[in-house]
Amino acid sequence: MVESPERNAPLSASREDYLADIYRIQAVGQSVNTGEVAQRLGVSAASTSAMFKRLAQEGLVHYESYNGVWLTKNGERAASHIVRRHRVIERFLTDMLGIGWERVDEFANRMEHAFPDEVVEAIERLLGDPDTCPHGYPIPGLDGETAALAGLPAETLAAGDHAVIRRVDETDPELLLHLRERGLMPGKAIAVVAVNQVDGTRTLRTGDGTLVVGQRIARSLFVDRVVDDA
Amino acid sequence: MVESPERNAPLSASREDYLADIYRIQAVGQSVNTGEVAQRLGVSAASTSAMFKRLAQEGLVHYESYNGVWLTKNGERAASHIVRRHRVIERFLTDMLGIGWERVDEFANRMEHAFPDEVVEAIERLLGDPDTCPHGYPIPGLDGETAALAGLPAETLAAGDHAVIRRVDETDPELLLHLRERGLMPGKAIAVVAVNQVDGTRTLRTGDGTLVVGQRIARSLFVDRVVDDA
DNA sequence: CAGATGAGTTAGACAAGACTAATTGCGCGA
DNA sequence: TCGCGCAATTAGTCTTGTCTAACTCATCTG
Repeated sequence: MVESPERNAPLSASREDYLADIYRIQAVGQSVNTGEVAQRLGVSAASTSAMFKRLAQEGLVHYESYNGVWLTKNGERAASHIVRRHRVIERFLTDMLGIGWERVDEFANRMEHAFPDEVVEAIERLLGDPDTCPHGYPIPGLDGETAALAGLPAETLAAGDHAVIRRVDETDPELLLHLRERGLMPGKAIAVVAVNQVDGTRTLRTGDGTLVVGQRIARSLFVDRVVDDA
Repeated sequence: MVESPERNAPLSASREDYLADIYRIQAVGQSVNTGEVAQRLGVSAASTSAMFKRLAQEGLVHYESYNGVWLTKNGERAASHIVRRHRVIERFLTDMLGIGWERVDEFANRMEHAFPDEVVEAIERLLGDPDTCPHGYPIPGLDGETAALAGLPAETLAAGDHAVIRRVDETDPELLLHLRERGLMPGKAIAVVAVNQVDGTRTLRTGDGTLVVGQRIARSLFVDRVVDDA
């Protein structure tokens, strides 16, 4: 396995996209195979395969043909850096510019490759060093350390449970719009009024009122249960 | 001359760089030849020649072989848009993030290709719709209209003249650092105490005190004379 | 345990945009 | 006005990252 010829050479935007994606897949505990990455990045499996080989050559991932990749120490450092940029930029877009959280992922994907570290850090300070992106995912530190993903799917809640939303699935803009309109955002408290065992819908009470959500939404909300000490 | 096949297709980052540069050269009234653009963008003359041909094909510039290019209406619209992004980003970096004005041109060059229009406009509003970049160059409007470049070189000032700095040469970071340290920035008032006819140095009085500047600096400051009605 | 099936990989091509080297054209000075 | 020097263009190559099509491997099923 040959190491990268240039020590700390800047990564191409493409490489950054692949690495960040591998990182995000690993973060939820899935194994990283060609098809998964190809689909998420919207490229062909062939392109993904080719990039896996390049990244392995440069010591950023381990690659076993037909068996997927996983990040090396170097790769993880690089990837956490990129994800950090992405999430800080998302925060910036929502908190300072007032852009809807359903659009900031796409915007950040375009912007993240172009931000000098110094700019990211200045934004971070200005925002008061936020811990998470607007969807509740942790912002990796400068040292590469990242908090564990918070919360379990709201599907796991039973009637009578109380919980706090910690993060939401960030991939689908339409879903995000729905969630925001219903006040289902990180930090919000919810209580499960009832679970319909037939169709899987749940009746929730939030600060704003009562609403019924289907499985799609229940799977997209990640919550911490609150022990009811009343 | 074949028009662009895609109406309003997004421009590549490379095209944007060339167009913006052509725009800036035109703005100071120079003719735009291959060598000039090549040097400013740090690419070979051959690459520039090839790009001129492509831009002409797409109807963004008029191109006469061996005689340079100039922007078409479409090209000017596109270019002003890019320059607009660049200058808004520079303002953002200095005014909101506190980054030194000697570095924001370079940063903005990296960032300008990745900012969605909506983000540029949100930043602009947040900054209170500034008229110029930190170096004093006008920010083109959404309609493509751009104010004329303000000021004449401070070289043209004589002893006893009073003036206000309108803009400064933005190309050399070292020079910009010098200028800032001496308080020579857009909006600042200066008075010419003396002009040394032998070596061309000028003694200036600013709000902060008296200083002597050489020709290099005098050529880099663009000022409006103030008629002394005392 | 032999196919079938589908995911993954290889092969080959292409587009953008850069480079160097070779050539061409313009304009100035003698 | 001839030719010289320099700027500009053309010719040809390289790199990066993509694609489609063809092939290969692993696995699941009958």
